[in-house]
Amino acid sequence: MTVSKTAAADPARGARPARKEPAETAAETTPLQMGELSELLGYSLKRAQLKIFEDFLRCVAPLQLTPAQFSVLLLLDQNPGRNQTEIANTLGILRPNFVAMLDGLESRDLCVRMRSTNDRRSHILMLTDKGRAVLSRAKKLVAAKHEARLNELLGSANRAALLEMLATIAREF
Amino acid sequence: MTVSKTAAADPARGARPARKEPAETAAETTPLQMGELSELLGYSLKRAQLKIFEDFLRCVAPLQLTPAQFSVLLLLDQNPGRNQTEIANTLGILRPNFVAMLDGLESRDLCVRMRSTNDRRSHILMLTDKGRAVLSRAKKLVAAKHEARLNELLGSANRAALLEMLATIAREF
DNA sequence: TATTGTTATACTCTATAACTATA
DNA sequence: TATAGTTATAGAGTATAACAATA
Repeated sequence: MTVSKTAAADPARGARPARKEPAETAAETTPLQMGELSELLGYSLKRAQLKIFEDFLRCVAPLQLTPAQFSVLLLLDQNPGRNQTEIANTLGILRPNFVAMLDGLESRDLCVRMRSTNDRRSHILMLTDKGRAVLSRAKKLVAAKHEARLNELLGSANRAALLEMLATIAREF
Repeated sequence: MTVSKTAAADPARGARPARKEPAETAAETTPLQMGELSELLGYSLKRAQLKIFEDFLRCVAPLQLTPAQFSVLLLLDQNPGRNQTEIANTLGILRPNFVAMLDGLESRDLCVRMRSTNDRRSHILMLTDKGRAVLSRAKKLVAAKHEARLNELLGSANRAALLEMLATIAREF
């Protein structure tokens, strides 16, 4: 278990006198044993999530969208005419925290709040034309760069299996 | 796609006059369409991660350990004699942020910092007897409650496959 | 009285610069 | 000069209470 790329297994060793990579200038330490951490699902889950979000941000950087913002645009596109509470609840965002988020999107002209005529307390949310255009471009970037890279790493079938298991945990755990 | 438990498909409908669950007192709204959000791995990954961490906290609540604290104790147990920088780097914790975390563990007498005799700048970290005892109890709780519940939901083989894919992403993505 | 959007606020995480003591 | 631990600080993300407008 815990396969380990030990220093001794590195073929580049001994060829050059002092390899000096930026991260190992002085220490030359043996890598730590992950031990039972390797078996803890939550640990790998968290580390994987950070990697995925980092890559998402890189891939969609030209459009300046965070994963959370992208999820809001996607949801607004699929569910026109819903109010803030409905959108926020669906995404697991608390209503107070959704206000600043919407302010950001609205100030960039990606969506608009409109007072509902039925219930004047509610703000109906809609994508603007620009919002739809940005979303469309974002989807293409995500598919072509982000998800494609995942498929490359895991294979299409494994990626689908992974998604299904994660959705199951998110839904039923 | 996007299977949908629509209101019309709910067999409980029409039987009782006004079902009034706490979450749907007034709205009686159709559930939103998740749409392409269901296909976005990062989204399910994040939601799953939150669920897993919540459950971890519940399961190990008697010992008052967060996932991050548990990971530190595990790593200290497997790697005695390492310093703060080494432990923090391995866990992806920034050194400045690791200080307060260690303060917490040390004030609870779960680990100790000792000045290294070789390099008096370094703090060697070690579990205390109490730290080992708490870690041992925590491992039992995690195995018996947390991981067991995951196995129940996914099945042992699927759980292993999930772990491997997440580790792959964490390592190589 | 209850709900929607909002403000204020607080607490946790995370990230960076800079200090000190050692090397 | 560089490194280990530390401090200070700032920014996200998340959580709760309470208010005004409306129902």
